Amino acid sequence: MRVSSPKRERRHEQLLNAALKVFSRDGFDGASVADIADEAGVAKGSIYLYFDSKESLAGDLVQHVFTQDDGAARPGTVEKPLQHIVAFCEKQEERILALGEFSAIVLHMWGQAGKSASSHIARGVRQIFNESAFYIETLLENAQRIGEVPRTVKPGPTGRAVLALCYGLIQHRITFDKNAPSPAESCGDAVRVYLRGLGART
Amino acid sequence: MRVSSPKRERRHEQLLNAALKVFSRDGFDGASVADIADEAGVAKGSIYLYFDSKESLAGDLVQHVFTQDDGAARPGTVEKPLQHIVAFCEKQEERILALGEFSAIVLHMWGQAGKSASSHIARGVRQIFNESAFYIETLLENAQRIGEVPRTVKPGPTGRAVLALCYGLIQHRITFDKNAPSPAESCGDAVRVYLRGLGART
Amino acid sequence: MRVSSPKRERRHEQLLNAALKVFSRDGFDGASVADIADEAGVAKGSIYLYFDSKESLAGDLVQHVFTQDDGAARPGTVEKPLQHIVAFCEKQEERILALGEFSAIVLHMWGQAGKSASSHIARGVRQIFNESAFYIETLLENAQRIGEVPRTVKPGPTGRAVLALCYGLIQHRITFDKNAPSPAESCGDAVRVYLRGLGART
Amino acid sequence: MRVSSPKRERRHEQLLNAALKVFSRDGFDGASVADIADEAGVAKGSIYLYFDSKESLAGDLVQHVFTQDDGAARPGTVEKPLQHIVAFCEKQEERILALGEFSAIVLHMWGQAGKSASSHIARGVRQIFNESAFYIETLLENAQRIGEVPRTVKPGPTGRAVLALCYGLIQHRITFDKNAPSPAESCGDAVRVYLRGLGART
DNA sequence: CATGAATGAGTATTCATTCAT
DNA sequence: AATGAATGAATACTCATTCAT
Repeated sequence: MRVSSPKRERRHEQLLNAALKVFSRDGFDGASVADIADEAGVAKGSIYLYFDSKESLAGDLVQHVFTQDDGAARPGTVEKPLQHIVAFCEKQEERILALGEFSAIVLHMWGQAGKSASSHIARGVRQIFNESAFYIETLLENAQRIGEVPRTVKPGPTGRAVLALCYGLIQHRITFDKNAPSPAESCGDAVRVYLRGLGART
Repeated sequence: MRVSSPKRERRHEQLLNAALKVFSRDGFDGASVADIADEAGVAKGSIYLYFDSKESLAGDLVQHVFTQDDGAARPGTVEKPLQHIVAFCEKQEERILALGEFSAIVLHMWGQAGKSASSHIARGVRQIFNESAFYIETLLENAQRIGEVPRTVKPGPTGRAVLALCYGLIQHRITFDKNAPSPAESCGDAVRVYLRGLGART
Repeated sequence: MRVSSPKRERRHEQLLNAALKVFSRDGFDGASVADIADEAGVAKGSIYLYFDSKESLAGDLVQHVFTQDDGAARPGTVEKPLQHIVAFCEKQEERILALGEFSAIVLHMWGQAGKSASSHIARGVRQIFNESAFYIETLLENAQRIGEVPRTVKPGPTGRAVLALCYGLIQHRITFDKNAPSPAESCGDAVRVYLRGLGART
Repeated sequence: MRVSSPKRERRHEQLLNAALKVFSRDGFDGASVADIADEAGVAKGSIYLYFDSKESLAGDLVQHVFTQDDGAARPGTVEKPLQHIVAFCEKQEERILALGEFSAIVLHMWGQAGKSASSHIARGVRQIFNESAFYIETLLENAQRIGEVPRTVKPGPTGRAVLALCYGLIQHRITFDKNAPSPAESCGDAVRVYLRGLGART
């Protein structure tokens, strides 16, 4: 379970994709390891050549889903920071909704995060959240430096609030509104409104 | 399972409270019917005198958690509609967080809602959401009527966005921040900021 | 798993008997819980209404096999102590061989005792051994008191040696000689010879 | 799997030593082929280049453990036959206990012998036993010839009884008493006592 | 010879649900 | 109404063995 060859990498990804599909369909507890193996077209036992347990497979999957191509999502942070915040939120929304019928897994994993603080899944979700929050916080500080956001705004909590708002909307869209976004409910718009409400000049 | 006597009602509620405790602790799949029965101090089999299945028990629980005392949360809707929106969101936050260690169940059920659209739990969650969204929508229309909100705002989608924002923040607080609310992350404040961003006069 | 009714007792014993049969046939690791359930004519899950685990079932079985009717095996200890030692050993032999085709389990459990000192089985075997050894030790002390055994003999180690000799022979008979005992290889005779070798007047 | 080169022999022995270690630690069923391969520092699959199956590996191991250097243990059989019996038993004890922490495997295999009469392990154990028993039988006959043992003693059964006594004590020491031998419980002493009890002049 | 990825049968244990008492 | 013994389907994980490289 240590070394990684290209072949191994490919297999690993193949299994993650199968898991994404099955977890999305049935949820974490509803999905069986056998289902995932079937979906991937491998034998049950083979799953355990690549993951320690069902739980750690899900943990890896969280990382996989939230962070792939992540460089692209975090462009320069100095110029036009507010635009970057909006862009980042839109990117998150886009990425998760791009999972199509699999996006339900995001809800599910998010929900798992509150369940047992020590699970692989919870750890993955928290890490993602913290990294994202820190990114927005930094952008808000830059925005204050160039006068785009009032000094009274506290970057830390406000950054987290923006992220919470963003994920709240994504979740909403997944649950009720997957295919018919409305401007008010799209992440970018809502974040823009929120920032304007803070006194930002967008 | 039809007729309801006061005695029966009391038992029913007793079981729901036990379920609330156990589901919050262990999640829906992690909790066993036996655990709930133990918690309630009744025999396993007795659960089935009051509920058709574990799933329908959870469905009832959703209703129970989100709607109890709901009249109180929806005062007059005509005067000061924006204040009522903020108050409603604060009430939701307060109520869910008042569940204390049990608030995790909200996340959990919310996550379940996306799982299988036809489950009892999903139906319960959706119903709550729709009722709430409709309530805010109505308030926004009133606000437009008295000129507190610009005509360009679309009450339906905006109402849903406010609600999504609200639940996003609650979820955030449950997962990361249960005990140390910050103004920016409290529902009321965030909603106020959002409404201001819409051009509302609060 | 606490209370015990007569009905429960009967079931418990029924399951132990089935386990005795299956463990004897297939060994501890070779036997499956399903086999035991089949043998007993109950459902797999029912086993766990009476035992915590396969291991604890085996632990209970050891106690059951070695100690049933044990009062009968330990008559008065004061008069004719050497006769009682021989009788005790013969009783052990008889009891274990009476298991017939099931006696192999004795070997097996004995072997397990050395495996993991902390297992239920090991604990059971050790307890039996210690109780038996203490019983023989006491008899040897009595024998010394009335002059049937020289003072030079040390009751503790010698008692354990007698027991080891006894179990060695039983094991031998089970493995090689189940149906055709020869005087030299029967427990009683061998113990008598050994005691005579110690200088005892039998 | 037929031909044997020196290189092959070395590998074979290396694997047996690894198996000795692992079986002693975990028992036959508790040990996995992978563990043995790890211990030996080879790949799992390589085991099967030297043994047909896990079972046959264990069978070979029995032979290996009980018979190595066996010539040394069977010196002349004509003079002082009783001394040779005692010496043989002491040698067995010494050899098995010399396995140190691995001696548990002896118990284990012995127990396996009763499990399925046709297993490789059982065959190995039986063969060892029979050879040893025959050796002692021969010595007893010699002893009778020179008058050291009464004619009434039957060499066959008595030889087997001596061996059973011997193994019973070894087993006892492994299970309860590994480090603190007492004279009464050491093989040599016990056998001497037993022979004296038979009327032998030692 | 040597490897280690792949297999898939096998197993202990859990748990929602039923039903005789 | 209430019980809790009984059920049996479901499932995560293990491991001896094979075989392409």
